[in-house]
Amino acid sequence: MARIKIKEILKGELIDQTVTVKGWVRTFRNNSFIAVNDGSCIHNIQAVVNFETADPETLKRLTPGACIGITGKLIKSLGKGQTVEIVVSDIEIYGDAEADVSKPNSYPLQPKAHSLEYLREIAHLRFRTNVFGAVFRVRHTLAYAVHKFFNDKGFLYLHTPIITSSDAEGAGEMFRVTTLDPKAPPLTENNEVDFKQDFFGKATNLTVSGQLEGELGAMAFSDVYTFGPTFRAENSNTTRHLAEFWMIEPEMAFFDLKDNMALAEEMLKYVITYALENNKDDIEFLSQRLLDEEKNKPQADRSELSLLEKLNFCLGNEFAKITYTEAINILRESNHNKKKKFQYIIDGWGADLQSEHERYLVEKHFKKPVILTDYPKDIKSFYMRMNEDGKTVAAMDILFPGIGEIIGGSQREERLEKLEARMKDMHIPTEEMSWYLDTRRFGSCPHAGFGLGFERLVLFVTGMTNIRDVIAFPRTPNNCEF
RNA sequence: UCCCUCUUAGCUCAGCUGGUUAGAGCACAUGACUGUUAAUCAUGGGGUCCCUGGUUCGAGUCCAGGAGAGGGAGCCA
Repeated sequence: MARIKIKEILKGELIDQTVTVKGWVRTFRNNSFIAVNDGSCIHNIQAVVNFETADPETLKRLTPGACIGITGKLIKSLGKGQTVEIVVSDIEIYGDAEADVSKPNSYPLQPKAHSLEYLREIAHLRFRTNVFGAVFRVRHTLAYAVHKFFNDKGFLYLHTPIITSSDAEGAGEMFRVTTLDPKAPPLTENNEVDFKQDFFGKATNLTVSGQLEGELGAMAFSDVYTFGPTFRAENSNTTRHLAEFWMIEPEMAFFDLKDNMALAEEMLKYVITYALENNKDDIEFLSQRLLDEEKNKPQADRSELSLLEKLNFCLGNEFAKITYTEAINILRESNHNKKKKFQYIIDGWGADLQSEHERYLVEKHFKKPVILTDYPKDIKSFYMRMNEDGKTVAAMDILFPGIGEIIGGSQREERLEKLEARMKDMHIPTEEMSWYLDTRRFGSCPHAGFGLGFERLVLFVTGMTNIRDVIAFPRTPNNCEF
């Protein structure tokens, strides 16, 4: 008999029919009620077995984590708590899971609450929990929605390289890619590692951004995006940084900064809406989980809005849009600053904003997502377009409550002389980047783009607080398990 | 990389100003019960108190160093 997924069965359309489900036991209660989950949705199906007639040896093996197949008639549930249930006529056990914790290799997930830190240590099994099941279904939906959004708008999905030889992107420390013998690498006359003898005949690294290649694509296809893994060898130990993360980077010809901002806002709202529509149960579960968690906190530390309210609020309001200069003025005039409550007091113009300032703007002042634009040129990258004032560049950062910077983008400098001058100022070798400068030499055009940290988006939509909990196998300094 | 906190049973934690036999809930095992909702009830087993060294008559508790984890900062997405 063909197996049917639990998500389908719970629709209740197959009532009075014989069905087969396959999945993993969550709990086995009262020697009668098996809760089975197959990952198709947050909910379990309840299968009722008659313990008086069933084989006692089989019943003993129905422990949490065991993989089973169940065949039986789907009926309206005789109990409360679920609409339908299966009256078991046959059980097949595909794989046992040792329940006795005194034995080695017993199943580490018990029918009880586990800490996220503990589950992180068994990341290979945490998908089998409600929380991570929900998180990764939402992650999947968001990824799909990103592709759908750009495809429907006529963007081309460009696969930018993972291994690159350019180390001038300036986005962060890079991971070296080499096949040279680490103990005895070939050396040059100057006693330096001779990368001419390396696999590619030159020094290579894992990409820190697909943006520069994305710009090449935009100069031919008009609208492109990349969505792939990105690597940063920064020694960052925070709840919002990974050494390996997934980034979405659209690049659009004939877009200025305003167009760029509008697209970013539209995309964020689109994918959040898509997740709310397609993963309603998962997000409701995650929302409830946060409420339960906050019950233990003092009133003052609880969030004003639930996760669902927060998402809907974000969808229902325009993002605040202000320039860096306006932000500095708001911060300088704030009571918070006057009472010297910031660790870094705002005084002059030109310094980068600290996390506490960004949080103040988003969480206290505007109480919604904020797009900050037109930063001082000295704190931003070489490729950002110089504004008329000669002091600021056409950059934009989108700041989200609880997350901070979720998107960084800009209108790019399309004028060859200005770009070369900037690169010279910032000591970026123009010879190596000649392929990039070719876009400005041959049919240059105004264009813009941005980078969205996918995991940060997943954090926001799931209400999780540690980025290690929204990627399957997190890579962080000193950690590359699984 | 810097600052702060934590590390006690399989898991989540309690353990006071150092005091002799280290506790609870859950999980697990056995039995009972049988329409449960992380079932319930009874009984039972289970500990290198992270590691190393020190102070002390005596250290889970105090001190030093180390390891691991968490939170915050910086770098950013």
